[in-house]
This record gives sequence, structure tokens and C-alpha cells, in this order.
Amino acid sequence: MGQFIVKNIPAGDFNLDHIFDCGQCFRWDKQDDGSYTGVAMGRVVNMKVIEGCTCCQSPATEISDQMAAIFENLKPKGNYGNITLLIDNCNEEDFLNIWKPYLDLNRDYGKIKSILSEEDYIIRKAINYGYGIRILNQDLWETMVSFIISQNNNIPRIKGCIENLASNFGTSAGIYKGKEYFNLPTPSVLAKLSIEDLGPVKLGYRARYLIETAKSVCANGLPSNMEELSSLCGVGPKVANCIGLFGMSKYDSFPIDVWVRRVMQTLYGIDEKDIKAMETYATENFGNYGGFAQQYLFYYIRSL
DNA sequence: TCGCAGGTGGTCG
DNA sequence: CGACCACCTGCG
Repeated sequence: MGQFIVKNIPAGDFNLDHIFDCGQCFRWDKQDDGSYTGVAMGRVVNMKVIEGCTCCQSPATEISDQMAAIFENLKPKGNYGNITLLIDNCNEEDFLNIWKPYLDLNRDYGKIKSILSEEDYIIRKAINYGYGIRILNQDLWETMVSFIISQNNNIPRIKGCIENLASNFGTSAGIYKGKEYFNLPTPSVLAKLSIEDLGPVKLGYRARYLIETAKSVCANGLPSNMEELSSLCGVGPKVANCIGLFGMSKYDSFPIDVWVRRVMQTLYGIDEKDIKAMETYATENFGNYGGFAQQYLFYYIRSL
């Protein structure tokens, strides 16, 4: 398949660790050389940053309140040169059709960060920490499956469940460096399975949710708005917002999970139980950029 | 052994 | 409608 090189990506707006570890995806694995291998959109590729100023790749991760005050008048990171990205097992056609939109490379993240940074001092710190986050444009069905599995679950087990599901019931996405990778099963494949069939996947009580949702998709098609999304079995407010944000480009979505609740309580002083107040705060202060704000805040609080 | 992890559905007042 | 609570599974 070959390799494809992407040049001139603003260094301050792109960091593979931030992108793949900020909670939006579960199928990318870090390699010893710092690159990431993953399967998405029916392809398996490896992504690696091969050029760029290293100072931007590992900035000060934590800044003191005093430093933050100094940062008050500074723009967020974003003007520190460019990086070069190498995508292995990829040609130009795949890059243009798949990976460029997947990585959201047409969006100006510097601008988004500037706008959000105006809001308050906390989001500014969060952006400074997770400066290279980008919101991936993921396949809707895969996003639905992933986040239904994610509920009341931990990351290693979520990843394990998704891999089990793919390797047991999905089609091959090809062999890369001697290892075979699999796509997630389609709705029609999943809809025909029983809870017993899904036993080896170790989904627990989520197996029923997945089958019910697959049946609904077979009957009614993929959801096209939040209302249809929320009507699905196993999709509550948190999961619906994640699917909207990561699979439907609904960038005003503000998924509130246990970590975001922690942010809103610890950093913004909102009562931990008052989900409604958190939603209101996000709507009023982050508006159409709520999803981006959520990602920076989520990634930041998890580091503390 | 028990609580917990990127919540949701069901059941009560 | 808001406040509980059980729930698969695996890990510390």
C-alpha cells in the first residue's frame, strides 16, 4: 500500500498522544517508537510524526497559577512551526477520502482554541495541556458500538471488548506487520446474534443493548439526530452525547461523565450532582464549541 | 472480599 | 420526575 506523507500541519494543533488518548477512540495502540497503529474506516494504518519542533511535542504539562497569570495575555499554542505526519499502509486516495477528514485536518484548531481561551482561566489551562487534541470524524456505527460498550466500564476492558467483537464477528481489515486486524461487525451481522453467541466477547449486560440497537438500525437505519439516538437501547444522555460528538459532528455536544463531573465540581465549583447546571454552564459559556471544550477539560482532569 | 470503572434501565415515592 | 439500585466483568 505504501506510505503517505502529510506536511505543514501546525505543530501546536496536532499531537498523536493527545488525539488518541483523550477518550474519543479505543482502537489505536501506541508502538514502541511513539507511533500509533489502528484500524478505522475499514483500513489498518500506522501514524507517526517524523518531523517537527520537539519543544511543541512535549511542552510543560502543568503550569502554576502564577504562570497561568502570565499566560493570560498569550495566545494558545499554535504558532510554533509545523510537523510532518507519516501514514504507513496508505496511498494518496485513502488519505484524501479517509484520513484527512478522519483527522479533521480541514479545521482550524488554533482558532477554536483562541475563542475558547477567552472564556476562562480553567479552559485555558486545559488547552495548554492538551493543545494537540483533534476531534476525529469516526464512523457512526462504530462510534455507537464503542460508546454503548463504554458505559460503566474501564478503558482496558472497553478496548478488549471491542477487539473481541471485531475478531470474533467482523471481517478482515488486512494484515499489517504480520498481524491481522478486523473491522467491527455490521448491524445486520450483530442483529442476528444471540446473547449466548456474544458470550466470548465478555460484554456483560451490554450484549443485550448492542443486539437491540443493531436490530433497530436494521429496521430504521442509522440515527440522524439526538432524539433517534436517545431512543436506542443502552443509549442514555452521556452515550448519546459521545456518539453525537464523535460520530455525527455535533460539536455542541457536551458529554458529562464522571470525569467531567469532577472538573465541573472541582474547577468550576458546580455541585457534583447537578448535571443540569453543568449542561447550562457548557451551553452558555462554550456554546457551539462545547465538544471541543469537553475534550480539553476531560484530558486535563484525567492528568491531575 | 469488596469497591470500582468514561451509565443506563427499571422501579418506587 | 427525581432518587435509588442492580448490573457483567476484571482488576487492585
